[in-house]
Amino acid sequence: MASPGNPRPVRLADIAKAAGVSHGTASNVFSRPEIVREEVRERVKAAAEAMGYGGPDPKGRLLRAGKVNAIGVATAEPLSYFFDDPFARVMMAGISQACDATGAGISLVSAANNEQLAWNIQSALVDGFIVFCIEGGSRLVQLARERKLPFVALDLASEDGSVATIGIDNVAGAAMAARHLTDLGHRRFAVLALEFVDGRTGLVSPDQAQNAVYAGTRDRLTGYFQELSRVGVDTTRVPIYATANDVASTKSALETIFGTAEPPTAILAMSDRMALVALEWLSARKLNVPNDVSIVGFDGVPEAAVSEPPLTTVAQPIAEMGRLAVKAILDNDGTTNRRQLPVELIVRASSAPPRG
Amino acid sequence: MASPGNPRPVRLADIAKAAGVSHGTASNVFSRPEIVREEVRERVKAAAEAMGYGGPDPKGRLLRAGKVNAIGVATAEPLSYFFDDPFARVMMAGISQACDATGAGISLVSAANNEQLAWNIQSALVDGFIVFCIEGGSRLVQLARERKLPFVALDLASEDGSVATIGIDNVAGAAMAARHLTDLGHRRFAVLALEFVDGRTGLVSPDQAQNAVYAGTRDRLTGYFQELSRVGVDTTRVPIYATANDVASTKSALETIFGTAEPPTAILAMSDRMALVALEWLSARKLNVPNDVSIVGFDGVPEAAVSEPPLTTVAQPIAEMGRLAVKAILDNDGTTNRRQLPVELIVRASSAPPRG
DNA sequence: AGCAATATTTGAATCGATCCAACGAAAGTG
DNA sequence: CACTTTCGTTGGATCGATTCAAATATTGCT
Repeated sequence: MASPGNPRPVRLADIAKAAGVSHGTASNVFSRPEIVREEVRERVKAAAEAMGYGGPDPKGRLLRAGKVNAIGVATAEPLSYFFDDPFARVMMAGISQACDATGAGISLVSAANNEQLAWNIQSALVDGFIVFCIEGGSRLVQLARERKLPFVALDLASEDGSVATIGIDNVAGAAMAARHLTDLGHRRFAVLALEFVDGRTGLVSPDQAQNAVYAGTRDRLTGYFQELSRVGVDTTRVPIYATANDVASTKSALETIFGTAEPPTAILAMSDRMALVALEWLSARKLNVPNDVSIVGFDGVPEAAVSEPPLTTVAQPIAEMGRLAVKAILDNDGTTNRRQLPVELIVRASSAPPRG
Repeated sequence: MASPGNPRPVRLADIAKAAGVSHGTASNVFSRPEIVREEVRERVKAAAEAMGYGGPDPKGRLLRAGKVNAIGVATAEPLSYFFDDPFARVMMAGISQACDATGAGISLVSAANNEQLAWNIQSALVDGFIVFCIEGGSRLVQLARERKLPFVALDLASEDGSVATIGIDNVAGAAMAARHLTDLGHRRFAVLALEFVDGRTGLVSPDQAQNAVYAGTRDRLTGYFQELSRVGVDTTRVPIYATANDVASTKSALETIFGTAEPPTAILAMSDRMALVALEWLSARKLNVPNDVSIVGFDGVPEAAVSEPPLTTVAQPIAEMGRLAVKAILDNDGTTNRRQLPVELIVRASSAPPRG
C-alpha cells in the first residue's frame, strides 16, 4: 500500500513552502500551535496532511534540544539477557519504574561481540548509561566512561573509585550465607562461583581467585572463606568451581563437585540461578535438599521463593538498585559515587543441619 | 569527580581548532582514521584527549546519517510490562534475537498515560516501530502510523487492512481449545476473557462482545462459541468475564463465575496468565484440576509447561512472531502486510473429562 | 485618523556532526 | 623540467529541526 519502501524526503521546510509561510511559522504550528493564527495553522496542517508529513522529525529536534530523554542500559550479554535472566529482570523492573515515573525511555544496548560492542556504546542515543557489570564488565565500563555521559555501574565492586557504582557489600553478604551454614553445623563445603576472569570456567585455585578480574566474585569468596576459617574449615580443600552462570556449566560444576569421594554437605552458590539449577540437579540425583545437601543462593530473585524447596539466599535490593541508578543518572549531580545497599539473609527450606 | 554536573560544550570543531586542522580533517580522524596522516591524527587525538572530548556526538552524526539503528517497541502498558509479562517476555526474546543478529538496538517506549503516550511515540528515536497491541492498541497504532515510519502491529486482528500485522488466526485457535473440551464431554463453560473495550472489566453480554474494540478478543470468543454451539451448548448462558489480565481482576472473575448455583466444569481462558491464576485460585479452593474443573489457556508461555498441573493451552509461535516483526521492519519492502502464523493446541494435564 | 500596544510572522543563526568537490603539495613519469 | 597521479587537507553545503530578535500586521483607544 502507501509505503513505497524508499525515500520520504518531505521536511518541515517543504510544507512551509507549500503553505506559503516561513519555516519558523511552520515549526510553531507543531511545537506551539497556540501562538499561530488559526487560519494559518489550518493551512499548514492541511499542507502537511496533503504531503504526507509525519510531524517534526525527532532527529532534527534532537540536535537542537540536546536531551534524548532516554537512558541506556548496557550489558556484555546478548539482548535477550534482559528478558531471560531473573536478576536482570528484577533490576529492569526497578529501572522501568523509575523511568515511567519521569517519562524517560529505555534503550537496550548489547555488546555480545567485541566490535559491535564499541560501536553500539559509542553511537547509542541516550542521556546516560546504566552498565550491567555482572560479567565482562571492565571493557564496558571503560567504553561507557569514554562517552563522557553520566553513567552508573551496577553490581560492580570495582577498585576504581572514580566509577559511580551502586552495589552491595559482597563480603558481608557472603559471610552471612556461610555463617548460616556453619551455625547449622556444616563443615564440608563447595562453592559454585561466578567467573573470576572473563570466560574462564572450571575449578579455580584460591590464588587464582585472589587475582580475580571481577572484584565482586572475589569479594564473595572472601566473605565465604572468612566465616569458614573461623570455624576451622580448611578452605584450601574447598572446591571452587567457576561457571558462566548458565545451566550447562553449572551442571558440569555439580558433576565435578559430587564426583569426589567426600562430597560436600553444603553448597555456597554465588547466584540464585546456579542454586536453582543445583536444586534440580540434586533432585534428579535423588539427593534430598536440605537433608542430604544444604544450599544457600545469592541475589534473592523471585524464583527462589517458589522453588522446590524454597531457597535460602542472600537477598539484594535489586529493584531498588535499579531505581537508584536511574535517579543517579537523571539528576546527575555527581554526588552518587559508590553507594552500597544492605543485603539480607532470607532463610527458607533449602538449608538445614547436616545428617547425623 | 571529573563530572561537573553541567555543560560539556566541547565539539568536534573545538578540537579541530585546538589541533590546528579543519573540522573536516578532525571528523576523518574519528570516522576514517586511515586516510589522515599519522602525525596529524595523533595531534588531533591528543587535543581531543586534553579537552575531554568524548568522541563524535551521535546526535550530530544521526542527522546526517539518517539511520538510528534501533527499533522501537511500543506498548500502552507501563515499561515494566516488558519484563513482567510472560507473553511479552517471550516476544521480546524473539525480538532481541533478531536485533542481536543485525546489530540493532531496542528502544522501549511506553505510553501508560495518554499525554506522555503521544509525545513518547512522536519523539522516539527509532527506525521503526513494533506495536504491542495486547491492550489499548488502537490509539497506539494510529500514533505509530502517523510517524510514517515502518511499523508492524503484533497480535492485533485489526479490521484495517492497511496496517501491517503479524498475528494468528484467533478464531481457529479458540475453536481448537473449545473443541478439545467438548470432545472431552464438557457442556458447562465459563470464559475468562481479555478486555473487549478499553479498561472495561466484568461480566460481558454477548452483544457487548460483538461490539468489541479489540478484534482479537472478539475473534477468540467467536471461535469458542462456534464450537460450543456445534454441540448444542446455549452460549447465551455461558458467563463471559473480561479481566485486565492481571491477578486481581482474574480473581474477581473467578469469584463471580464460581459463585453461581451451577458452576462450570470447564474454563476457557484467553491467556495463559489468567489460566495460571485460575489454577492457583482453584487449588486454594480445594477444587481439583482437571477432575473438578478443566482449564485451557491461550498463548503457550513457558510458565504454562511447569505449572501444577501443567496447562493445556493454545500455543502461539510467540518468539517467531517477534523475529518476523523485526525482519519486517528492517527490510521494509512494504510486502509484509498481514501475516498469519499457525497456532497449536498443546494438551497437558489441566484438561480431562468432567466428573461422572 | 493617529498612535501605542499587542499579536503574528519572518529569516538568520544554531545544534554537531558528515560528505564531497576542489585544491596544494609531494611523488612518479617521460 | 614540465606534467600527470596520488595523497591529505580544506571549507562550504547539508541533515531537519528550534529559537529569537526584528519586522510587520492588527487591534484598541481617544
